[in-house]
Amino acid sequence: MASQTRAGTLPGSGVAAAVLPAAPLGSPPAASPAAAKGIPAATVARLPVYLRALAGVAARGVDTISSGALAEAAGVSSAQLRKDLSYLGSYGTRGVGYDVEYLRFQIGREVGSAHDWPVIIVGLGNLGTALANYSGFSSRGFRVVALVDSAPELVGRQIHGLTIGDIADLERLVADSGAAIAVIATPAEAAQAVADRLVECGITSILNFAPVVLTVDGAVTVRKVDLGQELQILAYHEQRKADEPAAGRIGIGPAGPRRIDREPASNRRIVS
Amino acid sequence: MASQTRAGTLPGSGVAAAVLPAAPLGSPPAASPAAAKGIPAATVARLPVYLRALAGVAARGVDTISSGALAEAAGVSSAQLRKDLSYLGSYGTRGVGYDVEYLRFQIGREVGSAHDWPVIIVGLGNLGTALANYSGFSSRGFRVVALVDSAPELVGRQIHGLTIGDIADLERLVADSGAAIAVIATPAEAAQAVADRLVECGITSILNFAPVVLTVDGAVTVRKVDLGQELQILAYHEQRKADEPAAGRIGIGPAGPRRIDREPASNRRIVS
DNA sequence: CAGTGTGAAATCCTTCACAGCA
DNA sequence: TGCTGTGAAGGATTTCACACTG
Repeated sequence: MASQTRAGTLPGSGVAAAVLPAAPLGSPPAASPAAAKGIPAATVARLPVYLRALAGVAARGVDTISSGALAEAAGVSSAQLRKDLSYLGSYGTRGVGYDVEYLRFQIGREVGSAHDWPVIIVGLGNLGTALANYSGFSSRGFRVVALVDSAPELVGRQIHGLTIGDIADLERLVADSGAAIAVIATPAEAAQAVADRLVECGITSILNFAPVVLTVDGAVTVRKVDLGQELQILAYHEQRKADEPAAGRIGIGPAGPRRIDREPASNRRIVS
Repeated sequence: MASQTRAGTLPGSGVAAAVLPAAPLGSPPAASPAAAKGIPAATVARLPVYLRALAGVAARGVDTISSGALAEAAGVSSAQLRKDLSYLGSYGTRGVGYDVEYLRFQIGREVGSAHDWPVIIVGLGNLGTALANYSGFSSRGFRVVALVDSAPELVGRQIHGLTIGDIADLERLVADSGAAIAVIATPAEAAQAVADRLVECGITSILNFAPVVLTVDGAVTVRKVDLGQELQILAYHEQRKADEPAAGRIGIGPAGPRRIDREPASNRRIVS
Protein backbone atom coordinates (compact mmCIF):
# COMPACT_ATOMS: atom_id res chain seq x y z
CA MET A 1 0.00 0.00 0.00
CA ALA A 2 1.54 3.01 -0.89
CA SER A 3 -0.65 4.94 -3.00
CA GLN A 4 -1.22 7.32 -0.28
CA THR A 5 -0.30 10.72 0.10
CA ARG A 6 1.78 11.29 2.92
CA ALA A 7 4.00 13.65 3.94
CA GLY A 8 7.16 14.70 2.67
CA THR A 9 8.65 17.34 4.59
CA LEU A 10 9.56 20.64 3.61
CA PRO A 11 12.98 21.65 3.86
CA GLY A 12 13.14 23.42 7.01
CA SER A 13 9.69 22.83 8.04
CA GLY A 14 7.47 20.74 10.00
CA VAL A 15 4.93 21.18 7.39
CA ALA A 16 4.25 18.61 4.82
CA ALA A 17 1.99 18.40 1.91
CA ALA A 18 0.78 16.12 -0.72
CA VAL A 19 0.97 17.76 -4.03
CA LEU A 20 -0.27 17.39 -7.47
CA PRO A 21 1.28 14.89 -9.77
CA ALA A 22 4.46 16.25 -11.11
CA ALA A 23 3.76 16.25 -14.76
CA PRO A 24 5.25 13.22 -16.33
CA LEU A 25 2.97 10.79 -17.99
CA GLY A 26 -0.25 12.15 -19.18
CA SER A 27 -0.85 14.94 -16.86
CA PRO A 28 -4.53 15.58 -16.67
CA PRO A 29 -5.72 18.72 -18.30
CA ALA A 30 -5.82 21.19 -15.58
CA ALA A 31 -8.25 23.98 -15.76
CA SER A 32 -7.68 26.97 -13.71
CA PRO A 33 -7.37 30.68 -13.55
CA ALA A 34 -4.28 31.46 -15.39
CA ALA A 35 -1.56 28.95 -15.97
CA ALA A 36 -2.86 26.02 -14.06
CA LYS A 37 -0.31 23.73 -15.43
CA GLY A 38 2.68 22.98 -13.42
CA ILE A 39 3.32 25.53 -10.79
CA PRO A 40 6.09 24.13 -8.60
CA ALA A 41 5.01 23.23 -5.11
CA ALA A 42 7.67 25.48 -3.70
CA THR A 43 6.22 28.39 -5.59
CA VAL A 44 2.67 27.64 -4.50
CA ALA A 45 3.85 27.70 -0.93
CA ARG A 46 5.21 31.18 -1.40
CA LEU A 47 2.22 32.74 -3.12
CA PRO A 48 0.46 33.41 0.18
CA VAL A 49 3.58 35.20 1.37
CA TYR A 50 3.49 37.47 -1.63
CA LEU A 51 -0.17 38.14 -1.09
CA ARG A 52 0.49 39.20 2.45
CA ALA A 53 3.38 41.39 1.43
CA LEU A 54 1.24 43.01 -1.23
CA ALA A 55 -1.50 43.66 1.26
CA GLY A 56 1.09 45.35 3.41
CA VAL A 57 2.41 47.71 0.79
CA ALA A 58 -1.08 48.38 -0.52
CA ALA A 59 -2.06 49.49 2.96
CA ARG A 60 0.73 52.00 2.84
CA GLY A 61 -0.63 53.47 -0.32
CA VAL A 62 1.90 52.02 -2.71
CA ASP A 63 0.40 51.26 -6.08
CA THR A 64 3.40 50.11 -8.07
CA ILE A 65 6.29 48.06 -6.83
CA SER A 66 9.45 46.52 -8.25
CA SER A 67 10.43 42.91 -7.84
CA GLY A 68 13.28 43.98 -5.60
CA ALA A 69 11.12 45.89 -3.19
CA LEU A 70 8.41 43.28 -3.07
CA ALA A 71 10.96 40.55 -2.65
CA GLU A 72 12.40 42.28 0.36
CA ALA A 73 8.98 42.66 1.90
CA ALA A 74 8.33 39.00 1.34
CA GLY A 75 11.71 37.84 2.50
CA VAL A 76 12.91 36.21 -0.70
CA SER A 77 15.37 37.11 -3.42
CA SER A 78 14.19 39.21 -6.31
CA ALA A 79 15.23 36.53 -8.76
CA GLN A 80 13.06 34.03 -6.99
CA LEU A 81 10.13 36.37 -6.88
CA ARG A 82 10.30 37.03 -10.59
CA LYS A 83 10.68 33.37 -11.36
CA ASP A 84 7.71 32.52 -9.21
CA LEU A 85 5.52 35.14 -10.79
CA SER A 86 6.59 34.04 -14.22
CA TYR A 87 4.79 30.76 -13.61
CA LEU A 88 1.53 32.63 -13.26
CA GLY A 89 1.97 34.83 -16.28
CA SER A 90 3.52 38.12 -17.24
CA TYR A 91 1.84 40.60 -14.99
CA GLY A 92 4.60 43.15 -14.68
CA THR A 93 5.74 46.04 -16.79
CA ARG A 94 9.35 46.08 -17.86
CA GLY A 95 11.26 49.00 -16.60
CA VAL A 96 8.54 49.79 -14.11
CA GLY A 97 7.43 46.97 -11.88
CA TYR A 98 4.11 45.48 -10.87
CA ASP A 99 0.80 47.15 -10.29
CA VAL A 100 0.03 46.22 -6.73
CA GLU A 101 -3.70 45.76 -7.03
CA TYR A 102 -3.51 43.92 -10.29
CA LEU A 103 -0.90 41.54 -8.98
CA ARG A 104 -2.90 40.95 -5.81
CA PHE A 105 -5.86 40.07 -7.92
CA GLN A 106 -3.92 37.68 -10.09
CA ILE A 107 -2.17 35.85 -7.29
CA GLY A 108 -5.34 35.83 -5.25
CA ARG A 109 -7.20 34.23 -8.08
CA GLU A 110 -4.55 31.60 -8.45
CA VAL A 111 -4.59 30.75 -4.78
CA GLY A 112 -8.33 30.82 -4.58
CA SER A 113 -8.83 33.89 -2.46
CA ALA A 114 -11.71 34.76 -4.67
CA HIS A 115 -13.72 31.97 -3.20
CA ASP A 116 -15.16 31.98 0.22
CA TRP A 117 -13.97 28.68 1.60
CA PRO A 118 -16.07 27.07 4.29
CA VAL A 119 -13.92 25.37 6.90
CA ILE A 120 -14.82 22.93 9.64
CA ILE A 121 -12.72 22.58 12.77
CA VAL A 122 -12.67 19.29 14.64
CA GLY A 123 -11.33 19.32 18.15
CA LEU A 124 -11.79 22.39 20.33
CA GLY A 125 -9.17 22.12 22.99
CA ASN A 126 -6.91 25.08 23.52
CA LEU A 127 -5.55 25.05 20.03
CA GLY A 128 -8.83 24.39 18.27
CA THR A 129 -10.46 27.19 20.22
CA ALA A 130 -7.67 29.56 19.34
CA LEU A 131 -8.12 28.66 15.70
CA ALA A 132 -11.86 29.16 15.88
CA ASN A 133 -11.26 32.65 17.20
CA TYR A 134 -8.41 33.41 14.85
CA SER A 135 -9.23 36.43 12.78
CA GLY A 136 -6.55 35.76 10.23
CA PHE A 137 -8.73 33.25 8.46
CA SER A 138 -11.65 35.39 7.48
CA SER A 139 -9.41 38.05 6.04
CA ARG A 140 -8.11 35.52 3.61
CA GLY A 141 -11.26 34.08 2.28
CA PHE A 142 -11.87 31.36 4.83
CA ARG A 143 -14.94 31.09 6.97
CA VAL A 144 -15.23 28.75 9.88
CA VAL A 145 -18.67 27.28 9.45
CA ALA A 146 -18.73 24.38 11.87
CA LEU A 147 -17.09 23.25 15.08
CA VAL A 148 -17.09 19.69 16.30
CA ASP A 149 -15.84 17.94 19.39
CA SER A 150 -16.57 14.76 21.27
CA ALA A 151 -16.40 16.06 24.82
CA PRO A 152 -19.88 16.45 26.33
CA GLU A 153 -18.76 19.47 28.28
CA LEU A 154 -17.80 21.24 25.08
CA VAL A 155 -20.68 20.27 22.84
CA GLY A 156 -23.26 23.01 22.85
CA ARG A 157 -20.89 25.77 23.81
CA GLN A 158 -20.58 28.81 21.69
CA ILE A 159 -17.36 30.06 20.22
CA HIS A 160 -17.23 33.11 18.10
CA GLY A 161 -20.90 32.77 17.37
CA LEU A 162 -20.82 29.12 16.44
CA THR A 163 -22.17 26.25 18.47
CA ILE A 164 -19.94 23.26 18.94
CA GLY A 165 -21.59 20.20 17.47
CA ASP A 166 -21.29 16.60 18.55
CA ILE A 167 -18.82 14.46 16.71
CA ALA A 168 -21.59 11.94 16.26
CA ASP A 169 -23.21 14.31 13.82
CA LEU A 170 -20.02 14.90 11.89
CA GLU A 171 -21.34 13.64 8.60
CA ARG A 172 -24.45 15.76 8.76
CA LEU A 173 -22.53 18.85 9.82
CA VAL A 174 -20.08 18.53 6.99
CA ALA A 175 -22.83 18.09 4.49
CA ASP A 176 -24.85 21.01 5.83
CA SER A 177 -21.92 23.35 6.01
CA GLY A 178 -20.65 22.46 2.58
CA ALA A 179 -17.07 22.50 3.84
CA ALA A 180 -14.39 20.93 1.69
CA ILE A 181 -11.55 21.90 3.99
CA ALA A 182 -11.18 20.60 7.53
CA VAL A 183 -8.85 21.43 10.36
CA ILE A 184 -8.01 18.64 12.76
CA ALA A 185 -6.98 19.82 16.21
CA THR A 186 -7.79 16.71 18.17
CA PRO A 187 -5.48 14.64 20.36
CA ALA A 188 -3.16 12.38 18.39
CA GLU A 189 -5.14 9.25 19.18
CA ALA A 190 -8.33 10.54 17.61
CA ALA A 191 -6.88 12.17 14.52
CA GLN A 192 -6.76 9.23 12.14
CA ALA A 193 -10.30 8.15 12.88
CA VAL A 194 -11.55 11.68 12.41
CA ALA A 195 -9.64 11.98 9.17
CA ASP A 196 -11.16 8.78 7.87
CA ARG A 197 -14.66 10.00 8.59
CA LEU A 198 -13.98 13.40 7.10
CA VAL A 199 -12.67 11.90 3.90
CA GLU A 200 -15.62 9.56 3.83
CA CYS A 201 -18.05 12.43 3.75
CA GLY A 202 -16.28 14.38 1.09
CA ILE A 203 -13.62 16.54 2.69
CA THR A 204 -10.71 16.81 0.28
CA SER A 205 -8.24 19.01 2.13
CA ILE A 206 -7.07 18.64 5.70
CA LEU A 207 -4.88 20.82 7.86
CA ASN A 208 -3.63 18.57 10.62
CA PHE A 209 -2.37 19.86 13.93
CA ALA A 210 -2.36 16.48 15.65
CA PRO A 211 1.10 15.03 16.03
CA VAL A 212 0.57 11.98 13.87
CA VAL A 213 1.11 11.05 10.27
CA LEU A 214 -2.27 10.72 8.66
CA THR A 215 -2.88 8.13 6.01
CA VAL A 216 -5.49 9.17 3.52
CA ASP A 217 -6.57 8.52 0.01
CA GLY A 218 -4.28 10.02 -2.57
CA ALA A 219 -6.88 12.47 -3.77
CA VAL A 220 -6.97 14.21 -0.44
CA THR A 221 -4.45 16.90 0.31
CA VAL A 222 -3.04 16.94 3.78
CA ARG A 223 -0.79 19.51 5.37
CA LYS A 224 0.62 19.11 8.79
CA VAL A 225 1.63 21.70 11.33
CA ASP A 226 3.45 20.36 14.32
CA LEU A 227 4.36 22.89 16.93
CA GLY A 228 6.65 20.65 18.91
CA GLN A 229 8.48 19.79 15.74
CA GLU A 230 9.09 23.40 14.89
CA LEU A 231 10.70 23.95 18.24
CA GLN A 232 12.86 20.88 17.84
CA ILE A 233 14.20 22.20 14.60
CA LEU A 234 15.05 25.43 16.33
CA ALA A 235 16.70 23.46 19.09
CA TYR A 236 18.88 21.75 16.55
CA HIS A 237 20.19 25.08 15.33
CA GLU A 238 20.46 26.33 18.85
CA GLN A 239 22.61 23.42 19.82
CA ARG A 240 24.84 24.06 16.88
CA LYS A 241 25.41 27.57 18.06
CA ALA A 242 26.66 26.32 21.36
CA ASP A 243 30.03 25.73 19.81
CA GLU A 244 31.31 27.98 17.13
CA PRO A 245 31.39 31.12 19.18
CA ALA A 246 34.08 32.51 17.00
CA ALA A 247 33.49 33.53 13.47
CA GLY A 248 32.37 36.78 14.93
CA ARG A 249 31.36 38.96 12.15
CA ILE A 250 31.62 42.14 14.07
CA GLY A 251 34.57 44.10 13.04
CA ILE A 252 35.57 41.71 10.38
CA GLY A 253 35.19 42.42 6.77
CA PRO A 254 32.40 44.59 5.53
CA ALA A 255 30.99 46.40 8.48
CA GLY A 256 27.70 46.31 6.77
CA PRO A 257 24.73 45.36 8.87
CA ARG A 258 24.31 41.73 8.15
CA ARG A 259 20.66 41.42 7.76
CA ILE A 260 18.87 38.56 6.39
CA ASP A 261 16.74 39.79 3.63
CA ARG A 262 15.85 36.52 2.25
CA GLU A 263 14.61 33.48 3.93
CA PRO A 264 14.51 30.76 1.40
CA ALA A 265 12.10 28.02 1.99
CA SER A 266 14.87 25.65 2.35
CA ASN A 267 18.28 26.51 3.31
CA ARG A 268 21.88 26.08 2.97
CA ARG A 269 23.47 23.43 4.87
CA ILE A 270 24.24 23.96 8.38
CA VAL A 271 27.90 24.33 8.57
CA SER A 272 30.17 23.38 11.30
CA MET B 1 0.26 7.56 -6.88
CA ALA B 2 0.31 10.68 -5.32
CA SER B 3 3.47 12.28 -5.85
CA GLN B 4 4.37 13.28 -2.50
CA THR B 5 6.82 15.86 -2.09
CA ARG B 6 7.55 18.66 -0.05
CA ALA B 7 6.31 21.90 -0.28
CA GLY B 8 8.28 24.77 -0.09
CA THR B 9 7.85 26.47 2.35
CA LEU B 10 9.05 25.73 3.10
CA PRO B 11 8.38 27.57 3.50
CA GLY B 12 7.03 26.35 2.11
CA SER B 13 6.06 26.29 3.25
CA GLY B 14 4.61 28.66 5.35
CA VAL B 15 7.64 27.96 7.23
CA ALA B 16 10.99 29.41 6.63
CA ALA B 17 14.20 29.57 8.42
CA ALA B 18 17.20 31.76 8.41
CA VAL B 19 20.38 30.00 9.12
CA LEU B 20 23.93 30.71 9.78
CA PRO B 21 26.14 32.19 7.16
CA ALA B 22 27.95 29.79 4.96
CA ALA B 23 31.15 28.11 5.89
CA PRO B 24 33.42 30.37 7.83
CA LEU B 25 36.50 29.34 6.04
CA GLY B 26 38.90 27.55 8.26
CA SER B 27 36.33 26.33 10.66
CA PRO B 28 37.76 23.86 13.10
CA PRO B 29 36.01 20.57 13.62
CA ALA B 30 32.94 21.49 15.55
CA ALA B 31 32.47 19.62 18.73
CA SER B 32 29.04 18.26 18.44
CA PRO B 33 27.02 15.14 18.91
CA ALA B 34 27.72 12.97 16.00
CA ALA B 35 28.32 14.31 12.57
CA ALA B 36 27.60 17.94 13.09
CA LYS B 37 29.05 18.77 9.79
CA GLY B 38 26.65 19.15 6.97
CA ILE B 39 23.26 17.69 7.66
CA PRO B 40 20.88 18.88 4.94
CA ALA B 41 18.16 21.19 6.14
CA ALA B 42 15.55 18.88 4.70
CA THR B 43 16.89 16.05 6.81
CA VAL B 44 16.98 18.15 9.96
CA ALA B 45 13.33 18.96 9.41
CA ARG B 46 12.48 15.27 9.36
CA LEU B 47 14.42 14.18 12.41
CA PRO B 48 11.62 15.24 14.76
CA VAL B 49 9.24 13.14 12.70
CA TYR B 50 11.43 10.10 13.15
CA LEU B 51 11.67 10.75 16.84
CA ARG B 52 7.93 10.83 17.12
CA ALA B 53 7.54 7.67 15.10
CA LEU B 54 10.11 5.94 17.25
CA ALA B 55 8.30 7.03 20.39
CA GLY B 56 5.19 5.50 18.92
CA VAL B 57 6.64 2.11 18.17
CA ALA B 58 8.55 2.08 21.44
CA ALA B 59 5.26 2.58 23.25
CA ARG B 60 3.99 -0.52 21.56
CA GLY B 61 6.87 -2.52 22.88
CA VAL B 62 8.84 -2.81 19.68
CA ASP B 63 12.54 -2.84 20.31
CA THR B 64 13.97 -3.37 16.85
CA ILE B 65 12.63 -1.95 13.62
CA SER B 66 13.59 -2.01 9.96
CA SER B 67 13.94 1.06 7.83
CA GLY B 68 10.86 0.05 5.89
CA ALA B 69 8.64 -0.18 8.93
CA LEU B 70 9.93 2.98 10.51
CA ALA B 71 9.65 4.81 7.22
CA GLU B 72 6.01 3.86 6.95
CA ALA B 73 5.34 5.07 10.46
CA ALA B 74 7.03 8.33 9.66
CA GLY B 75 5.42 8.77 6.29
CA VAL B 76 8.52 8.76 4.13
CA SER B 77 10.19 6.29 1.82
CA SER B 78 12.60 3.77 3.26
CA ALA B 79 15.34 5.04 1.00
CA GLN B 80 14.91 8.51 2.32
CA LEU B 81 14.92 7.33 5.89
CA ARG B 82 18.14 5.43 5.42
CA LYS B 83 19.74 8.31 3.62
CA ASP B 84 18.75 10.69 6.36
CA LEU B 85 20.05 8.46 9.09
CA SER B 86 23.27 7.96 7.20
CA TYR B 87 24.04 11.62 7.79
CA LEU B 88 24.06 11.00 11.50
CA GLY B 89 26.14 7.88 11.43
CA SER B 90 25.75 4.14 11.08
CA TYR B 91 23.40 3.21 13.83
CA GLY B 92 21.72 0.23 12.28
CA THR B 93 22.59 -3.42 11.98
CA ARG B 94 22.66 -4.89 8.51
CA GLY B 95 20.22 -7.64 8.01
CA VAL B 96 18.37 -6.67 11.15
CA GLY B 97 17.36 -3.06 11.45
CA TYR B 98 17.65 -0.40 14.11
CA ASP B 99 17.50 -0.73 17.85
CA VAL B 100 14.63 1.55 18.74
CA GLU B 101 16.00 2.95 21.98
CA TYR B 102 19.47 3.42 20.66
CA LEU B 103 18.24 5.24 17.58
CA ARG B 104 15.98 7.43 19.69
CA PHE B 105 18.93 8.37 21.77
CA GLN B 106 21.12 9.19 18.81
CA ILE B 107 18.56 11.26 16.95
CA GLY B 108 17.50 12.91 20.16
CA ARG B 109 21.03 13.89 20.90
CA GLU B 110 21.43 15.35 17.46
CA VAL B 111 18.26 17.38 17.74
CA GLY B 112 19.00 18.44 21.24
CA SER B 113 16.32 16.57 23.11
CA ALA B 114 18.87 15.86 25.73
CA HIS B 115 18.79 19.44 26.81
CA ASP B 116 15.96 21.01 28.67
CA TRP B 117 15.27 24.11 26.63
CA PRO B 118 13.74 27.05 28.42
CA VAL B 119 11.25 28.87 26.23
CA ILE B 120 9.61 32.25 26.62
CA ILE B 121 6.29 33.07 25.00
CA VAL B 122 5.47 36.64 24.07
CA GLY B 123 1.85 37.45 23.35
CA LEU B 124 -0.91 35.59 25.15
CA GLY B 125 -3.95 36.01 23.03
CA ASN B 126 -5.83 32.90 22.03
CA LEU B 127 -2.94 31.35 20.26
CA GLY B 128 -0.30 32.24 22.81
CA THR B 129 -2.47 30.87 25.57
CA ALA B 130 -3.01 27.68 23.67
CA LEU B 131 0.73 27.34 23.24
CA ALA B 132 1.35 28.01 26.91
CA ASN B 133 -0.99 25.17 27.73
CA TYR B 134 0.27 22.88 25.02
CA SER B 135 1.55 19.70 26.53
CA GLY B 136 3.43 18.67 23.46
CA PHE B 137 6.33 20.91 24.34
CA SER B 138 7.34 19.47 27.65
CA SER B 139 7.36 15.96 26.30
CA ARG B 140 10.02 17.02 23.86
CA GLY B 141 12.44 18.74 26.10
CA PHE B 142 10.98 22.22 26.10
CA ARG B 143 9.86 24.06 29.16
CA VAL B 144 7.88 27.25 29.04
CA VAL B 145 9.54 29.38 31.66
CA ALA B 146 8.11 32.82 31.06
CA LEU B 147 5.04 34.48 29.60
CA VAL B 148 4.90 38.09 28.54
CA ASP B 149 2.21 40.38 27.23
CA SER B 150 1.53 44.08 27.07
CA ALA B 151 -2.17 44.10 27.86
CA PRO B 152 -2.81 45.25 31.44
CA GLU B 153 -5.74 42.89 31.74
CA LEU B 154 -3.51 39.93 31.00
CA VAL B 155 -0.44 40.83 33.00
CA GLY B 156 -0.58 39.13 36.34
CA ARG B 157 -2.83 36.32 35.24
CA GLN B 158 -1.77 32.76 35.73
CA ILE B 159 -1.56 30.23 32.95
CA HIS B 160 -0.47 26.73 33.57
CA GLY B 161 1.20 27.82 36.77
CA LEU B 162 3.06 30.75 35.30
CA THR B 163 2.31 34.40 35.84
CA ILE B 164 2.16 36.61 32.80
CA GLY B 165 4.77 39.31 33.04
CA ASP B 166 4.71 42.81 31.70
CA ILE B 167 6.41 43.42 28.40
CA ALA B 168 8.23 46.29 30.03
CA ASP B 169 10.22 43.78 32.00
CA LEU B 170 11.06 41.69 28.96
CA GLU B 171 14.79 42.06 29.28
CA ARG B 172 14.82 41.08 32.92
CA LEU B 173 12.48 38.15 32.37
CA VAL B 174 14.59 36.76 29.57
CA ALA B 175 17.73 37.08 31.62
CA ASP B 176 16.17 35.49 34.68
CA SER B 177 14.63 32.63 32.81
CA GLY B 178 17.73 31.90 30.82
CA ALA B 179 15.68 31.28 27.71
CA ALA B 180 17.45 31.16 24.37
CA ILE B 181 14.33 30.30 22.40
CA ALA B 182 11.33 32.58 22.12
CA VAL B 183 7.87 32.18 20.66
CA ILE B 184 6.22 35.27 19.26
CA ALA B 185 2.44 35.11 19.20
CA THR B 186 1.69 38.80 19.16
CA PRO B 187 -0.32 40.74 16.60
CA ALA B 188 1.56 41.43 13.39
CA GLU B 189 2.21 45.07 14.25
CA ALA B 190 4.08 44.27 17.43
CA ALA B 191 6.13 41.35 16.21
CA GLN B 192 9.14 43.12 14.75
CA ALA B 193 9.63 45.36 17.76
CA VAL B 194 9.38 42.38 20.07
CA ALA B 195 11.83 40.45 17.94
CA ASP B 196 14.32 43.30 18.07
CA ARG B 197 14.17 43.44 21.83
CA LEU B 198 14.44 39.69 22.16
CA VAL B 199 17.50 39.56 19.97
CA GLU B 200 18.92 42.47 21.88
CA CYS B 201 18.80 40.56 25.12
CA GLY B 202 20.30 37.39 23.80
CA ILE B 203 17.57 35.26 22.28
CA THR B 204 19.01 33.34 19.35
CA SER B 205 16.06 31.33 18.07
CA ILE B 206 12.56 32.56 17.38
CA LEU B 207 9.41 30.73 16.42
CA ASN B 208 7.16 33.35 14.87
CA PHE B 209 3.39 32.98 14.63
CA ALA B 210 2.77 36.59 13.70
CA PRO B 211 1.96 37.05 10.03
CA VAL B 212 4.96 39.16 9.16
CA VAL B 213 8.43 38.58 7.82
CA LEU B 214 10.84 39.31 10.62
CA THR B 215 14.17 40.90 9.92
CA VAL B 216 16.84 39.84 12.34
CA ASP B 217 20.55 39.53 12.61
CA GLY B 218 21.95 36.66 10.61
CA ALA B 219 23.05 34.77 13.67
CA VAL B 220 19.48 34.39 14.86
CA THR B 221 17.40 31.52 13.58
CA VAL B 222 13.80 32.31 12.79
CA ARG B 223 11.07 29.92 11.84
CA LYS B 224 7.64 31.02 10.87
CA VAL B 225 4.31 29.30 11.20
CA ASP B 226 1.45 31.01 9.49
CA LEU B 227 -1.92 29.41 9.89
CA GLY B 228 -3.68 31.46 7.28
CA GLN B 229 -0.96 30.64 4.82
CA GLU B 230 -1.34 26.94 5.38
CA LEU B 231 -5.00 27.15 4.57
CA GLN B 232 -4.31 29.15 1.45
CA ILE B 233 -2.01 26.47 0.19
CA LEU B 234 -4.75 23.95 0.77
CA ALA B 235 -7.17 26.21 -1.04
CA TYR B 236 -4.90 26.25 -4.03
CA HIS B 237 -5.02 22.49 -4.28
CA GLU B 238 -8.70 22.49 -3.54
CA GLN B 239 -9.35 24.82 -6.40
CA ARG B 240 -7.42 22.56 -8.67
CA LYS B 241 -9.63 19.65 -7.77
CA ALA B 242 -12.75 21.48 -8.75
CA ASP B 243 -12.47 20.17 -12.26
CA GLU B 244 -10.70 17.02 -13.08
CA PRO B 245 -12.74 13.94 -12.43
CA ALA B 246 -11.20 11.83 -9.78
CA ALA B 247 -8.66 9.70 -11.46
CA GLY B 248 -9.00 7.32 -8.61
CA ARG B 249 -6.06 5.21 -8.03
CA ILE B 250 -6.76 2.57 -5.56
CA GLY B 251 -8.28 -0.36 -7.28
CA ILE B 252 -11.47 -0.11 -5.35
CA GLY B 253 -14.25 1.51 -7.17
CA PRO B 254 -14.81 5.17 -6.88
CA ALA B 255 -16.97 4.94 -3.85
CA GLY B 256 -15.95 8.45 -3.28
CA PRO B 257 -18.75 10.93 -3.18
CA ARG B 258 -18.28 13.63 -5.70
CA ARG B 259 -18.71 17.06 -4.47
CA ILE B 260 -20.07 19.46 -6.88
CA ASP B 261 -20.39 22.82 -5.39
CA ARG B 262 -18.23 25.76 -6.21
CA GLU B 263 -16.37 26.74 -9.28
CA PRO B 264 -18.16 25.89 -12.44
CA ALA B 265 -15.04 24.89 -14.22
CA SER B 266 -13.97 27.84 -16.15
CA ASN B 267 -11.62 27.30 -18.95
CA ARG B 268 -9.96 24.11 -19.77
CA ARG B 269 -6.56 23.92 -21.11
CA ILE B 270 -4.62 20.99 -22.28
CA VAL B 271 -1.12 21.06 -21.24
CA SER B 272 1.99 19.24 -21.76
C1' DC C 1 17.63 53.21 -18.52
C1' DA C 2 15.33 50.43 -15.18
C1' DG C 3 13.42 46.46 -14.27
C1' DT C 4 10.85 42.25 -16.09
C1' DG C 5 10.93 37.62 -17.95
C1' DT C 6 13.52 33.54 -18.78
C1' DG C 7 16.98 30.15 -20.66
C1' DA C 8 20.89 28.00 -18.57
C1' DA C 9 23.96 26.92 -14.79
C1' DA C 10 24.46 25.67 -10.14
C1' DT C 11 22.51 23.55 -5.98
C1' DC C 12 19.92 20.88 -3.31
C1' DC C 13 17.08 16.87 -2.59
C1' DT C 14 15.14 12.33 -3.59
C1' DT C 15 15.13 7.92 -5.61
C1' DC C 16 17.69 3.91 -7.53
C1' DA C 17 20.16 0.13 -7.19
C1' DC C 18 23.33 -2.68 -5.31
C1' DA C 19 27.61 -3.88 -2.66
C1' DG C 20 28.50 -5.61 1.74
C1' DC C 21 27.87 -7.20 6.32
C1' DA C 22 25.51 -9.55 10.49
C1' DT D 1 19.15 -14.29 3.71
C1' DG D 2 17.66 -9.74 4.90
C1' DC D 3 18.45 -5.21 5.47
C1' DT D 4 21.66 -1.35 6.02
C1' DG D 5 24.64 2.16 4.02
C1' DT D 6 25.82 4.77 0.05
C1' DG D 7 27.61 6.14 -4.72
C1' DA D 8 25.27 7.56 -8.64
C1' DA D 9 21.28 8.91 -11.32
C1' DG D 10 17.38 11.74 -11.69
C1' DG D 11 14.42 15.63 -10.32
C1' DA D 12 13.29 19.81 -8.42
C1' DT D 13 14.50 24.46 -6.91
C1' DT D 14 17.27 28.32 -6.74
C1' DT D 15 20.51 31.46 -8.61
C1' DC D 16 22.77 33.72 -12.61
C1' DA D 17 22.97 36.60 -16.11
C1' DC D 18 21.25 38.87 -19.81
C1' DA D 19 18.14 39.75 -23.76
C1' DC D 20 14.26 42.64 -24.25
C1' DT D 21 10.85 46.15 -23.64
C1' DG D 22 8.05 50.24 -21.81
